[in-house]
Amino acid sequence: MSDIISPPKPGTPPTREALDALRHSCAHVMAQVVQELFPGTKITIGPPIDNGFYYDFDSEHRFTEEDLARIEARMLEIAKGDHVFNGKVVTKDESRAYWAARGEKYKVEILDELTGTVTHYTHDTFTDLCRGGHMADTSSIRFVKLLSVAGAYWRGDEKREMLQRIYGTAFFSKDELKAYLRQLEEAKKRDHRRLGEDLGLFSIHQMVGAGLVHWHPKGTALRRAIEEYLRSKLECGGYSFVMTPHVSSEELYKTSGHLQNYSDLMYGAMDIEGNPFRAKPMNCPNHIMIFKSKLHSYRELPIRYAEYGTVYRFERSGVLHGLMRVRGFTQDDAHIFCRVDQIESEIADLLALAKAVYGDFGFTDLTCYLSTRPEKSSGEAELWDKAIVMLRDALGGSGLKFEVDEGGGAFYGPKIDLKVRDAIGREWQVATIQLDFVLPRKFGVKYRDSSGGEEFVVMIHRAILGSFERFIGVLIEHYGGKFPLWLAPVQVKVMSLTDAQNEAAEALAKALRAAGLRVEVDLRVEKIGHKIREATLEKVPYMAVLGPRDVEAGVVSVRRQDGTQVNGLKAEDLAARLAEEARTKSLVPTLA
RNA sequence: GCCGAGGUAGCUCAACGGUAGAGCAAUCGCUUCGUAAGCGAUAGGUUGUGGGUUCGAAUCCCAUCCUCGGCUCCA
Repeated sequence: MSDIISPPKPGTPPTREALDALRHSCAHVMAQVVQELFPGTKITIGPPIDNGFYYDFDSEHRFTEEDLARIEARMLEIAKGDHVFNGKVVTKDESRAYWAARGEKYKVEILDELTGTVTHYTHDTFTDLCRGGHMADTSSIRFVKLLSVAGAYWRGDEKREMLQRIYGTAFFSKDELKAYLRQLEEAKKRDHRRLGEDLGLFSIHQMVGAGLVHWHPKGTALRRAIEEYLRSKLECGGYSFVMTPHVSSEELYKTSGHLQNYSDLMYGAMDIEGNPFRAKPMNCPNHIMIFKSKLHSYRELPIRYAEYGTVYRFERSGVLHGLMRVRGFTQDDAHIFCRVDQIESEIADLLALAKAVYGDFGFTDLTCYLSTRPEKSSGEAELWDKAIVMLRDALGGSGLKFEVDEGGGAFYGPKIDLKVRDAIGREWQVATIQLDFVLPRKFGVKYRDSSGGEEFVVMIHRAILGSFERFIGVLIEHYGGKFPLWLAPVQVKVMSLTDAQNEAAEALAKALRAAGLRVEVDLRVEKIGHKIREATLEKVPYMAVLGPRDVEAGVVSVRRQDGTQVNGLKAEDLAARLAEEARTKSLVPTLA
């Protein structure tokens, strides 16, 4: 068969195609083992995925972690037989007869949706209905690790059978497998839920409710550093900040259509003097109220309203995840009210702004996804086409790499989503830029054009960070809790060697605070090694140590988080240099 | 919401039908010390919550809340 993939030559990195073929082959062998060890198990599908593969099974047996080790061991044993993967073209009827005879109802169901002939792939004792993409034989299957068991719906449909999915990964070399498992370990160490607690950033309480975040002093310091930074960026970019209520009458959401289309995600109604009110699930209708409070000329557009808007959405309990997916969150939201002819330049500005903002946080690898008109859409086709051309042009001019998701847009307009790649190579969806032709019509949001007539505005919904919650979650994992100076909740920890230095320590702290730095002082009667250990675990970027020799010489000894040392600095110099490092948002320590 | 695994001191965990323990943290005392853990003592728990089984429940059963791995969804 032509779709047999060769393993990479030694010393060359494997192609995507080769990895997929290896992992897909692993999925077949895993299915073979599972049916061998757990008779009666029905097979469904088992594709390769980004970092491995899975296979979904329908089985009476509940797979456990211990089963995984057994299955893995047996897989390797079978693979050693160097069994060839044989592809064979069969007719649909032959195939159906084959699977029906074995009671494989899922395979029969898949067949119903295929046309023409199909292929069966056989290795050793196992045959699967499969379009191919395998290694020549099982000899490449040597470095495999089964990772977890999870539930998954057949066809991803929650109304269908719940299957058991076994995830695994495989590589062509031991080193690559080890490197991947190390990366998983590293990701675990960076888990923002763990670090958030260890570093005292935030907490979530059963008594308050799932998905509702409490920001502690240190988390608040971090968040405020980001808020302040973005506020000044946006004000320079021509945005005006607004603030809107956290609850609104249902009337508002009837008009916007949220109540009809979005009510599953909204908190229930509160009765206020006989009228139903809702916690706000998004800020746009409120911004529209502000826009509509007076008549606007075409000359005034674009008008850009920004709000750090806190919204509440009733996410299903199973999807909540630390800061990444919560029920109450604050978006760095904005709505741009503009004319059709302004779309392209607004989008271009937005992309440039996003690029600059992400650069300041140390994210340089960005990918955009342009989503175009879906089947069910609202608004004139001509307007859609025009807008998509403008989005494409803006993306083309931005220098950002982008992919197109045909038909992936919202019903009310096309959109651009932005993903960033973090320090250990994971992608996160953050920014979103959505054009909206519909809401302006629902609310009658118009401007007076040059000929004195009325024209609907185009709204651009956009968030650059997404939400402070998710973005800070991403940041924690990106930096592994070791924030650059400008973001660190505590930037300098001043510590005295003995209480003879306490006064000098307080004076130093005062000087540093006067320079705008966030400072803590440790005057405890503890050995300096103990204080340093604690400050290191707290991931404080700079420790300023004062002992008798320092005080006598009128200087301070500075230790950086990584253990390197700068001695003999004058207090004023230290304050000025750290303030400068924070001001320039340096991602690396500059004190040397 | 669904499938699976969990919830024991502030944290990490032990005890798995028979008196709830340890380390770290906390508090108190001693220690005044030069770059990742000084010493001792004390205190700390209706075992997530509510029911049930049992002579006896952290342990078994039911319900419920929350957490974790996923599905689906999403900022």
